[in-house]
Order: sequence, then structure tokens, then C-alpha cells
Amino acid sequence: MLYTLKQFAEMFNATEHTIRYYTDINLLPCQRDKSNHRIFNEESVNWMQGIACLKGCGASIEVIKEYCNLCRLPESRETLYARYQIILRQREQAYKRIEEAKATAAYMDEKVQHYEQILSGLIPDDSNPGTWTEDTRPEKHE
Amino acid sequence: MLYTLKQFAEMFNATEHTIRYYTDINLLPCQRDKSNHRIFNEESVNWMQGIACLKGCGASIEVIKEYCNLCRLPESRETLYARYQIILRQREQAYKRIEEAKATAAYMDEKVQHYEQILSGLIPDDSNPGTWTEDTRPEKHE
DNA sequence: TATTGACTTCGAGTTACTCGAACTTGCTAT
DNA sequence: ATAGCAAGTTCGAGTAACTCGAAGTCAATA
Repeated sequence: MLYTLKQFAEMFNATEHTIRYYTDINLLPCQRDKSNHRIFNEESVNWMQGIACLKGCGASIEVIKEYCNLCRLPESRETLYARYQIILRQREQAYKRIEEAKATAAYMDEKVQHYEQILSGLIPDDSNPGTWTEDTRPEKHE
Repeated sequence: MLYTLKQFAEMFNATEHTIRYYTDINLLPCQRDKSNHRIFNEESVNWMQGIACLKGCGASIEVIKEYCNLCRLPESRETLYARYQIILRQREQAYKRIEEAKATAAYMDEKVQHYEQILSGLIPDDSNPGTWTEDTRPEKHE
């Protein structure tokens, strides 16, 4: 199964620009057809999944590249272990992200409740974190 | 309770540069002492909490600014409602983030398992998404 | 033959920091 | 008094990871 740039980008909810960028910096392997257009195969899909996931953990392009480079080195216990270490570290980041997102969502739930109470006229808007008093109110900007 | 730039930055695990940046673009209100140094109070803390949370939802500085501007407009049902809308939208993003992070973590768990199996010598490294075959292996790049 | 649509490269712009240089201030130690 | 130090200041340049747009190529269709 082969994919054009457009199809491939769509599969991953990415822009064609971004996919082009990834191929340009050699993150994502791709072949070219006779008119020099990028073509992607199942392998590209696998790769992109891995890249998207590392990205999802918050890994930088540099780190992802490092991982990719390790993958294309001749396989040995050392390179395998190095890859494993990166994956371990990034997994931790992923779990940290879940917790952060949960805390954020909880805070937002509170805010929503608060606004709903104010809007329904139940309480006045005085306890809202994020309201300035006169003397700390910054100047209008832009 | 008053805080120096350094203390304030520490409280939020941010760099002094970032806090300075936020005050410069008028996101975060701050007063100055007689030697022109920034000083932060409890109100700044509240504000920063709000900003950090919106950031945590993935909101752009522009959106956060918009929210801040609404907060400092004379209070009315409309501005209150507009604020509420922003909060609602961002809360959704926060929940989306939880789901994404969960999916990412699950994928990473699989990867970890996979690597542990390979490293313990149980299976060869052939089924790993993220491994190139000879002909799609990209050139070494920096 | 002309237009269409998807592609190409390349260079400039954007966001949200991030860093460093050069300078000022107030405090302590000699 | 003065020298040094840690903290602050402004300002301008640099960075990551895109993001956009211009100008051009190429194959298929009307």
C-alpha cells in the first residue's frame, strides 16, 4: 500500500508542510516516484506512528532523531539498550502528562462551576482567581 | 506576602526569563519596588495559577491574553459569558489531553514490554515498528 | 492547448520562549 | 570608603518546530 503526501498527512492529522519537514530533516524515510514526488509505504506509517508517539510524550525532535539514529545503527545489545532507555524515559513523561492533564482538567472543572454559579446569579464574582483589583490592573496592551 | 522575581519563578517552576516575558507582554501584573525590581503578591500568584492552567490546556498566549483582557474589562454579563466560553473550550482541550496522554502511555507500555522481551533474549527484533529495512533506511544525518 | 491539482524547493515569518551582554542596586566584608 | 557579590534591570539576538507563500514542475483531463 502506497500513499501520496496528501494522503499520508491526512492519516496523521498533520499538514503536508510538516510531513515534508520531517522527511527533509531525515526523521521520516520516504521514496520518490519518477516525477520526484514523495511516496510513503506501510513502513513510513509505522515510523510515523513511533514519531507521533514520542512527540506525544513531549520528546524533542532531537531526541526522536537520536532514537531513529539508534534504530538504523547495526543492531547490538548496546544500541538496543540505549533505545530502551529512551523509551523508558519517554514513557515516564507520558504518565506525567496524564497526571498534569488530570489536575488541569480538575481546575478547569472548578472554574466552569464557578462561572456557572455567577452566571446563574447565585454569587457575585469576587472569589475568582484571575481578577485584578484596581491597583494591580495592568495597562491595556495591544 | 510579597515575592521577588526569583522566588516567584521558583514557585511555578518557571525561569526568571519566562516570568519577565509574561510581565513584559502584560499577561502577569506586577508592581515594582523603589529600585525598579519586580515584586509579586498573592494576586500575582492567583493570576499565574490561571495562566499556568490555561497553558496546561494548550491555550496560546493570544488566547490567554484575550481571557485576561476580558477579566479587566468592566464586568458585565457579556464579558463574563465570553470568559466562561473560553474556559469551557479550554476544559475540553484538557480532557482531550488526558485521553491523548493515556493512549500515548499505553503505546509506550507496549514498546517497553517489547524491548524487555528482546533484551531478555526471548524474541528477535523483527516486529518492531520503527525499524527500517535496508532499502528505506535514510542517510545518516548529523 | 489550457487549465487544474498535486506536487517540488527555498526562503522568510511566527510563537513562545531562551540566552547573553552590559549595566544598576543594595548589602556585606575588609 | 571600597570592593565584591548576588540579585535585579533592559534590550537585542537566537532557537525549536513548525507555518506560510512564492515560483516553478508535471501529468491528466476538458
